[in-house]
Amino acid sequence: MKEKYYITTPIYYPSGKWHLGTCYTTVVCDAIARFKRMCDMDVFYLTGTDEHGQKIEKVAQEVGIDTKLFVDKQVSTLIDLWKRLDISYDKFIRTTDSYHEEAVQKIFNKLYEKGDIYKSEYEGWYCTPCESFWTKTQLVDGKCPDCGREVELTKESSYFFRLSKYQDRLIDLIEKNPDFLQPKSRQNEMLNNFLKPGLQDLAVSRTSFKWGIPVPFDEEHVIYVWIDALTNYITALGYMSDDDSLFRKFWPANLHMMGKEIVRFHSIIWPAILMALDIPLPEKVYGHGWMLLGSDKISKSKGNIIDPIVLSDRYSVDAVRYYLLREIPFGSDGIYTNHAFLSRFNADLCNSLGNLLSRSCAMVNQYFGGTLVKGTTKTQFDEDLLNSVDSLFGKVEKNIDKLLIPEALQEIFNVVNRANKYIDETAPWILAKDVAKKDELANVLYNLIDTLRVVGIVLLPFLPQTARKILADIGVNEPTLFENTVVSGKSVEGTVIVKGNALFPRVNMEKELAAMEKMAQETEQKKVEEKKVEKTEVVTTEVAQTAKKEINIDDFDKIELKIGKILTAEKVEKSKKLLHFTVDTGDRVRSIVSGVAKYFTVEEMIGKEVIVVTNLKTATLGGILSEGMILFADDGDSVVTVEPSKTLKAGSTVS
RNA sequence: CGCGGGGUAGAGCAGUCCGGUAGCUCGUCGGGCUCAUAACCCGGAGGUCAUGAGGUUCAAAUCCCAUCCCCGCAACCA
Repeated sequence: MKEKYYITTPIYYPSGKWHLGTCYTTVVCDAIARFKRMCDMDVFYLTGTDEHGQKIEKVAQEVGIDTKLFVDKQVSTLIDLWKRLDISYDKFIRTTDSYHEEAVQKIFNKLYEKGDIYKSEYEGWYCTPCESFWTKTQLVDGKCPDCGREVELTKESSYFFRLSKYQDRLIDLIEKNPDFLQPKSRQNEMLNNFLKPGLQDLAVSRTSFKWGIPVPFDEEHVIYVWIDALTNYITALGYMSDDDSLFRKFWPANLHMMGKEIVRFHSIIWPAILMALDIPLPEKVYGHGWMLLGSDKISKSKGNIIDPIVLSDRYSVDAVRYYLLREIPFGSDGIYTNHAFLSRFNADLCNSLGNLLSRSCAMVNQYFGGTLVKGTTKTQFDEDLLNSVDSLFGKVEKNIDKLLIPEALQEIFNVVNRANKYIDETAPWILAKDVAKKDELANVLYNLIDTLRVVGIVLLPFLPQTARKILADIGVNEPTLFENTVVSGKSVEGTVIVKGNALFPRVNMEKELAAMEKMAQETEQKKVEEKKVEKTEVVTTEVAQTAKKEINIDDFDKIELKIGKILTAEKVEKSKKLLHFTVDTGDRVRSIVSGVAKYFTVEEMIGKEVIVVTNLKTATLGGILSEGMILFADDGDSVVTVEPSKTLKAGSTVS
């Protein structure tokens, strides 16, 4: 009986914005899943989408599309993306799938009957126009974060999950099973910030929106994300359905992989739900770092291409997979820059790997007419090379088990580099000049092809297309298992070796960087235009957020805008973002606090003329009274002041 | 004193737990080679291991103490 392996990504929220970060988790899981399959394990790899909730409902309404149609559309682009990236998931779950909805209702019932879910009141701030509840921390200056209007403290009836009941068991879990939550830094984070201070019961239903799974015995309520989304890991296996054979076979999960931002839900709420259901806990929850957008020295933060489709179109899917798998170290963040991407591409994929294949195949063709011959005359360098080939798989396997993905790839490339060195050591072109050395030459070339065979096979889980191309060129059938294939000496004499096209065509760094920057700018331009023109057609939640409701002239007339002259400016102590200004607005000198310390120095602000909202209700920021607001323009990358085109008297009106 | 992570060669990082010649990748410079995708191989230069003529020690990047700086999260972004 095969050993089972169940691995999951989180289910993604279909907001329509998929970029490198979204791909990272999925590609890593894919590599692991493929690897385990080739280790002869029975693998189940799950991914999917979390489609319910207010945000989706609202966006769909605004566009006037049926909510289900809206998510269908979003999901299909995601599935296309996974196809593009060669993601080999075994199942794609959608929380709108009927089997999931039914199972969630049963789970909710079970917890309710057990007494772990109870009805009570949920206190929050309610924004009537938006029909939304907000917690105190979500409020912006005590107002609705969406529309900025007043909110009122309201009680809403809600079902609660007894999270507090499981607090001690959760602390135990994390403290006594250091393997459960990885990397270790997350353990402290969870213990110190959430578990030790005490857990509160969790509101698991809402009445403020309808786009969700109804509470089975109370139609007013829909089940909130916690129980709806997290349970996908078991409902996907048929838990609580007529056929739960997969559940019995694969649960508990061996690995829940996710970004560090949602570790909290998976290491606290999810185990608590499982405890309440009396189901075994997953073996491991792993919160990986993020792929951050770095900044190339020259181009600042601009011009980095983060659209995986664009990158894979231009440089191949495996170039993208390789970068993702190679650049994010265990437990911390990786940085994406065009330069780093191209650097990896050229140095590793083109120069080391591609060129090794190219030169090896070329020599077999040149010296032996393209037929593999196994010589018997060994060289003094054989042993070292073959040792590195024979020990490769073990090293990679060890790293994969510890989730050290970049290190696993490093091991593979170490062998590639060793092989390149072997060519130099044995100098086949010299052997070729001496007829007496023909057998030794055959041996050298055999060892090279044999090394490429093992490298190709071990690369299959990581770079499937590349690995297949390598194997095809050297006439090897793609194996389904590692067993018996990842040791030296298994190449078959007489195999036809082809010298095919370059695996990865080397790029000119400077030209390519310039081209990428240009592409990025064009994409950016397009995005801006799309936002302007297609407000109704292509909708993402992002667009919905930036577009404000229409107002009439009277609304606008309520705002008093004046030209002000900045007299003094200083940083607000204890705050990173706040600057404190005194501004002459004609009528008087005002104290104004703005959150722009990141963008301006104190010196450059003094003496500037700016536009000020002078009839804004005063507020206290960073302990300082702010009597108005200075207008700034923001394009997402930079923030600038808005100034009159020529100097005016302070107090001049703006309308 | 909010929580956490970090400061090691031009860039990105390892080494720190368990003190003992400071290492890897990229870049750079020089050499070699010509099978190969101007690729490959070898070698050099480049580091007061944030600071403190701090403490412990025969010995500190590593352990202890103090300080400074950076980055996340939280709070505040009118």
